[in-house]
Amino acid sequence: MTTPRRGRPGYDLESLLQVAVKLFNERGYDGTSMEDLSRKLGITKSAIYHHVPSKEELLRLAVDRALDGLFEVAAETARLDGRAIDRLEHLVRGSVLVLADQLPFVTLLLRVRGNTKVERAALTRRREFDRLVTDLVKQAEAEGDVRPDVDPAVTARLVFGMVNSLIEWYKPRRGSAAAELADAVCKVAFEGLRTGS
Amino acid sequence: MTTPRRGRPGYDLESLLQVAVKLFNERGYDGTSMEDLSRKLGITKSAIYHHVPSKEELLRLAVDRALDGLFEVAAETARLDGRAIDRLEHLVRGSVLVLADQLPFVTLLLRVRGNTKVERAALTRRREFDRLVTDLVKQAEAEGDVRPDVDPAVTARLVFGMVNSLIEWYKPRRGSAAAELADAVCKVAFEGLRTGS
DNA sequence: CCTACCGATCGGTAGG
DNA sequence: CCTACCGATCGGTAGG
Repeated sequence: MTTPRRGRPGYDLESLLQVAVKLFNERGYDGTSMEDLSRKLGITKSAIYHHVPSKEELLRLAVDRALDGLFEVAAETARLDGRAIDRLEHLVRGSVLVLADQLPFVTLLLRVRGNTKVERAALTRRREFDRLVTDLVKQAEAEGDVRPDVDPAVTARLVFGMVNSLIEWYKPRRGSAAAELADAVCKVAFEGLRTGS
Repeated sequence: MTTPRRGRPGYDLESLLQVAVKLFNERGYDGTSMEDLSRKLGITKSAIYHHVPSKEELLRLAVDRALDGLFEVAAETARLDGRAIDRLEHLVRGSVLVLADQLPFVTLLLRVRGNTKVERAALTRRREFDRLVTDLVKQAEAEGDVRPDVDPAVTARLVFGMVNSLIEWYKPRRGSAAAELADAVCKVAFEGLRTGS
């Protein structure tokens, strides 16, 4: 159901963004020059500036897409009833699915350091997401479903540290259900790797 | 027990490396110019080249230090008797301690992407370490101590994903025993975050 | 009037 | 550890 586009054929912003983000992830954002990107695209550097006003705007578009996906899952989670531990599992599972679905964007997001305005804005939203997770863990602990011998903020960070580490090795492929990966993450995170514990 | 140094006072390689790695972590390796570093050090760019032949050599020294620490723990682990699950716990705990002790070096290591020879050599050693972990998980599963319903390679990656994620938020401070952090990681990784499971 | 793009070049800074 | 530089490349913009 893609609308046939008018005008000169070539890249639109979306297809350009895909290539850019892939390259940023391979060589690092700072390590990728607009010249590198133009070569990869097969167009001139100037042509890139027809689509975006700056290199940083490409970064902004990418990290915002990742964050929008994560916050959508968080909003979905907040609408659920029932015990906090179940909502937490829903959030973990949903985050894995977003990560798998938007892998290049999430990868770029998780490597942002905070040296520019765009990066700092992204980090602020990430912290907001972390707070939602921590609150959920706290609530689940108050309901007696989460181990009380580890600080809730630490627990939250450890679990999402595990989720986020997927970007280091997960390779999406046709037929590989991301849902299975989400299952594995939930098993290890919630029940631990040890048997009979 | 530091030997008083002779010669002109100023930076030696070690103190220069500390500053460089800190800056690399703040701004990214590619995002840090030797000019930036020289300003931070309060010496000229050329003066840096008195200590090291290249920017990349600074990277090499840093990542090698991190890797040496991790492999020392791995060697220690291999010398232990007993069940694989206990050796695995020793390896996880030891890795957290190395991470906490050599935080800036491990941080830099974990951000390496593989675009240069130095980076690829580091990634090769990291993969070697990953193999050791996976083998240990497989053995522990064969001994019936690790859940058999998740692929051992996945389990190994998830657990060390959790360990490695500590670089994103852990702040060493006087009196904060890293051993407590290692305990928390082992609890959540081995027993899960859920109570009574 | 639109979208997509080119060849050429700006002032400034990179690692060495 | 410094001064004085290099070849090359940086992110970004001009008119068409």
